[in-house]
Amino acid sequence: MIVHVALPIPVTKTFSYFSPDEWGPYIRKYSRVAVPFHNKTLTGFVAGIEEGTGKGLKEVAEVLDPFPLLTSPLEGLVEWASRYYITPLGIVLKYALPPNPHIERYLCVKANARSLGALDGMPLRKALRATGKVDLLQYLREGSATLFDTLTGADFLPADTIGGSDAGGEKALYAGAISSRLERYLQLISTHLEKGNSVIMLLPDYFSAGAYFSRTLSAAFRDRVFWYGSSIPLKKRMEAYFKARQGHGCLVLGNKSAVFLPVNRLSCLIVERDEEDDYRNEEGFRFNPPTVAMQRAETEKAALFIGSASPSIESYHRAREKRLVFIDSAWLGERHYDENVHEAKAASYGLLLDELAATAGKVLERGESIAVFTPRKDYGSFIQCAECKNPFLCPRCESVLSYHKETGRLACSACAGDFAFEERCRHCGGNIIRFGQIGAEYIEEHLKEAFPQYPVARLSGNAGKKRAKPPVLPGRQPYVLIGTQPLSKLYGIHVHALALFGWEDMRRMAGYRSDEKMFHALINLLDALTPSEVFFFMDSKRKVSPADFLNMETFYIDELNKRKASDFPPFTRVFLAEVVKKTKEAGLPVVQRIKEALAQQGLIDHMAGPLLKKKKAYRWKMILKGNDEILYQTLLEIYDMPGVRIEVDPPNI
DNA sequence: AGCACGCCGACT
DNA sequence: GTCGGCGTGCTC
Repeated sequence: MIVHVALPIPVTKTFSYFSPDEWGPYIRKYSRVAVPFHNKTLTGFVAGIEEGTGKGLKEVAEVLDPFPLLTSPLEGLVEWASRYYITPLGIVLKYALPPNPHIERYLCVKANARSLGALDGMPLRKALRATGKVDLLQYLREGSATLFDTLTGADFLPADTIGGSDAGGEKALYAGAISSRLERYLQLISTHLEKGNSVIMLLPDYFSAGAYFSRTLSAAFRDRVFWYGSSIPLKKRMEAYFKARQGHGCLVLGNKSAVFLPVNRLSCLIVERDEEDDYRNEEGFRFNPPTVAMQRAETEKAALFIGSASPSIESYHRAREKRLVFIDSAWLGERHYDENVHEAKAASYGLLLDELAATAGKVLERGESIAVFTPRKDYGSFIQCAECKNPFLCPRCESVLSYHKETGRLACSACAGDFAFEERCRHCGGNIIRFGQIGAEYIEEHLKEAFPQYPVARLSGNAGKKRAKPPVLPGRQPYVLIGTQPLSKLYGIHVHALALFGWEDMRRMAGYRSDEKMFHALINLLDALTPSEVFFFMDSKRKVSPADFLNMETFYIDELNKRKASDFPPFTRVFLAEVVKKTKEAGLPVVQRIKEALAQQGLIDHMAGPLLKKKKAYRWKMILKGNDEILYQTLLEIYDMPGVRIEVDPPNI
């Protein structure tokens, strides 16, 4: 027989192999098989079966699983994800299973028939060798032998016996403050666990908000709670895998791969802060876990509960379309705080910083603490020669460089370049250098100098490094806390005053979603830090009215109207096709081929984007919009072109 | 993704 | 004159 195998490589087509007929009964949809490829062996997944001798085809090296690992609702989810994210099925399937060190290593045989007594307790791999593959698989099929895992000791159930809960369930969106959110989660989780059903809860990270919820929920539900994700040791992860797969009445916490976890009697998915960008994978299979969770609730007929102080535009849109039940706590309107706006010209950020220091001084003298939010984490960016006004640009890619005081070096955020800093202008040789924009490091230094008698801490941004280490805060003494985005995840601390320094600058940083990002940053800060006073320090040229962001209802509706008018998500889908080639001559034909592929389907109007020259390579970016079948087919074609990458639902365009 | 084949710069 | 650099393309 011939099997078509989906391999975990970035190629959309499947590869065909010949398989001996005796393996026939064990080759089923999405069974894992080892196949020769190039000159090594890869693990792929059976995507199709066909009769025939397969002349000239290589042979399947091994069938790896006695029965397919994927539960049938997960099959549907994986197929959906592969299509939605224009990612080969093999890559998605590989991601959906626990990582390399193979599942079968943790499995042992349990003999149910007396004749098989010799196999009882034997590791699966050893038993396979002792009995021969075909015979052992046959025993497992007929039930005279079963498997159990060595980590929990529980029976390893075939995928088709891992059942749903039949709970059905409502899909709800809750816009509420952290304390009421937590209350709802506790309530919801206990109703599901009491019935012996299980819950998956997605949290935006592992170290910050994730740790907060993990602690709180573990206190309430004890050993029924566990984290599933790449940030824990492999053995613990495998233990969580088996517990979720074979157990019941458990709460699985995770932030990415947990949405693909097989969970026995799954009856509810909870998503905390669905708007967070840090849910996204940086490498490999790029997807948005909250989006997949919504789909999973659909395919598995489970309840869905999204909770956030400032839900994503997409979720709000779904609620308006009645695809989610909207539970509005009106929490923001009930909050009381005083607002204060300070402004100054951008050229004199120094003045603004002095005003910030004066404000902080007053707060501290009253014996109260202040948190300072700023969107930039570095010391100073947009470095400029004071004489010729030329900015310091990256020698590799011409992007704007920023300066890091701690290392004394220049960093390029666009290409991750790192260069020595010379106090001399490349253009005119001038040695008076000005920092045009101010980041968290700079503010920290300035406030430390201003307030030597008070503790000044900084919450480092987590770009690059995974861990944003929480600052050590004094108990009673007033303090200053400076931070970027992770500041909005510091639940459980309270500051009297919140200052936003250069918050309006986010508007220039995130393309069509910039207002949305400003909104989420502000609202989540108010939610986490519960300030009584809020101060805005803004550039007078770019200042915005905080009031536009402080009424949730009007913010969402205005934003949705804008998105609709300019044809952006959630009203259409956006894809970014990026062509990278060494030379212009190599790139242009590829760009042309994409254009032709689009034109053939009448899609030419969907693309835009000029050529972007880089020092090391030439790069073209095209934005494609649309929702239909034709676009999908064309995207698949584009995906397989060499040197082309497709980003799905790009967050920053 | 990896790996092999192919065309242009610094070396015993 | 080669060795080896990476850029391009293929893998059943």
